[in-house]
Amino acid sequence: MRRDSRLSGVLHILLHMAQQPGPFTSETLAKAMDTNPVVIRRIMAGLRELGYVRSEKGHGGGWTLACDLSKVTLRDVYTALGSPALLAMGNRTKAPGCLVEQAVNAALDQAFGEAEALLLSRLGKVTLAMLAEEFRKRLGSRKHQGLRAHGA
Amino acid sequence: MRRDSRLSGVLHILLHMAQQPGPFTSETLAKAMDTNPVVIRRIMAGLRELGYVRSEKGHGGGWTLACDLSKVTLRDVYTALGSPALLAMGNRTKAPGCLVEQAVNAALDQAFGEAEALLLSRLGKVTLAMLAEEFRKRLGSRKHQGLRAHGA
DNA sequence: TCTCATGCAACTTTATATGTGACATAACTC
DNA sequence: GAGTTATGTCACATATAAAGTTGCATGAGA
Repeated sequence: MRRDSRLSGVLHILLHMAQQPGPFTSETLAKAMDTNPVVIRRIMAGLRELGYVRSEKGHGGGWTLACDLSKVTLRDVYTALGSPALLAMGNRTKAPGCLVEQAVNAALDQAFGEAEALLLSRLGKVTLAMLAEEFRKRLGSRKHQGLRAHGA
Repeated sequence: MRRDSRLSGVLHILLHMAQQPGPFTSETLAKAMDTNPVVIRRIMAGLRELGYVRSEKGHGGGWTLACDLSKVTLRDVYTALGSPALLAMGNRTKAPGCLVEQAVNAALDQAFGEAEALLLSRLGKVTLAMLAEEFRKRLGSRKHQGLRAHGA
């Protein structure tokens, strides 16, 4: 199954933005992510609606962080993306007349539900500020390199 | 994201097989699942390799249960399917040089890993026998109908 | 007015689960 | 042995969704 990497991608963007103030164009961000500017705009749209970022047109425009990083959790970001499916597996049918299928669905739903709940709970406990801090720690332990976040 | 329903499907098949002894042809099972015989053979192949079911060709052939239902867990069945991805989301890149990405991946992997572990653990605690029992309970509480598993 | 940037819609590409057809093989019946 | 019935398997078609791409409208600043 192909895996959705939008959450991973948007977090990457946000953390990069947290490293320096200025507005970032979609093209700049796209290059850092090795993707297309339109893809950036797409995954940022949800964040803008929830007020986590702002976007401005024209000269000197681009994307700007507009939230307190310590108040936004990974779960918030996930929600901003439209709460896409978390699990790669699901039931064959939703409301089957078949009793066997009902029994199977009930068992799977139980397990699936618990896993989803745990995942959301974990995502809800990690803030963007914590991720930024984690990044700085990693940066500190890399003596041999400058301030560039990218590259070997 | 399209959701993988093979686990749901194969469990459905196994429970149906548990209701009566005889060998079942792929075509019979396919009709109960509203799908194609080849699909049945495909998802049953892994189970056969692990010895959970047997298949025989020719007259009177078909699929037969070959395991103790109380000894096979949903996790075993999942493994027999080839352990497909559990989560719909994943990291953008595996071993990034970018430190930001590393920090993001570490945080997500932590949350994803815990959710996967919980899910596998839950699946490992449910046996096919438990599902069959659950089915019988549901059947019992449906006074108005005969022994047919399917239908309203 | 020109340039730069986002906003957005439509299309292409890609990956994967699923569905289908064709044919070889094996086992049973006659 | 011939015919029938089943699986085994390959190859290809279809459906869906993420991801990438193109084009153009819109708005902001120089």
